[in-house]
Amino acid sequence: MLKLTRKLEYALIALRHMQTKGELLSSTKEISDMYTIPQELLAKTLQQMARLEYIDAVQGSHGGYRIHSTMSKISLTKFIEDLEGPMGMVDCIVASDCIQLNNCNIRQPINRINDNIRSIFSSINLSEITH
Amino acid sequence: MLKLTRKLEYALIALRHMQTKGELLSSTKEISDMYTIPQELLAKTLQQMARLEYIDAVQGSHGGYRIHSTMSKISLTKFIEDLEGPMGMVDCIVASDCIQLNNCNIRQPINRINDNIRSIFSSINLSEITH
DNA sequence: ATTATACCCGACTATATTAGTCGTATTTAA
DNA sequence: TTAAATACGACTAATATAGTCGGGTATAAT
Repeated sequence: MLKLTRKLEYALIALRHMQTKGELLSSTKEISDMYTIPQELLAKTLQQMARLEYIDAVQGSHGGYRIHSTMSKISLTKFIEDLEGPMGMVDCIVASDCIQLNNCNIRQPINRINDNIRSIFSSINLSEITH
Repeated sequence: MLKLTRKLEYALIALRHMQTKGELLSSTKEISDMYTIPQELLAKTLQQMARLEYIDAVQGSHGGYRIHSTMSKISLTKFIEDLEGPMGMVDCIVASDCIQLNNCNIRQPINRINDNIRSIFSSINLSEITH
């Protein structure tokens, strides 16, 4: 309940690490060794972030990743949904094929809470976490 | 990510249902039929809530459950943690045997967010959801 | 050219969590 | 005595998360 996935954790750790290094490149291995993260798993997440242009990839020997300049403007909501897909406290917010939509009695109140949370996450900037 | 478990959903639906019935008893079957919830699963959740004194149980034929008078004063945080155990955005908040506590670089910022969320959930009263 | 080190990508397996089921016992009104 | 209800623990099934593997491409250094 309310827990970040490992993937998001690893992504945040990596982003923060890269942030501190400015223009310098960081390799997957460097980060996975430093924070004891399974290398292949981190690799996939970094690749995904490169596709999303949160970070820039430099290929080849001596390659690696560095933070993309515009990354810091991104909200936590966008970050989470970019990496993990849509979030919502109940399925009907996301999928809407719930069998009891008709007589569901908690939809409205849950929606209100969900909006609250989203607005908090949206007001938090990724750079507040990665510095 | 950020999704209520079915158990919590069912619990909220049931609480709201009972709330509308005042002193009248509701049986597990009545609720599970009405909202298409697996009866045995709902039963376990209602039993748990009875142990927690969120609701009162009346045994025997014509028995059932009714909302306990003090229930509405409970915060959403307490409700969730009573039913599902401690919540925290990362394990180290809850368990603290993380192998990388030393050089973890996101602990502080995540903790801040976690506190934010908790304070929202704590400010929401269960009765706001169940009416 | 060849090698070493890096990113890239999809398919696969393992693990943990959540969801749901079953069997049996107890309580109580009719 | 029966029927309808709660009580409870053990079990299984389904899903989501975490992690692994095998192959590919790019590039700097030798």
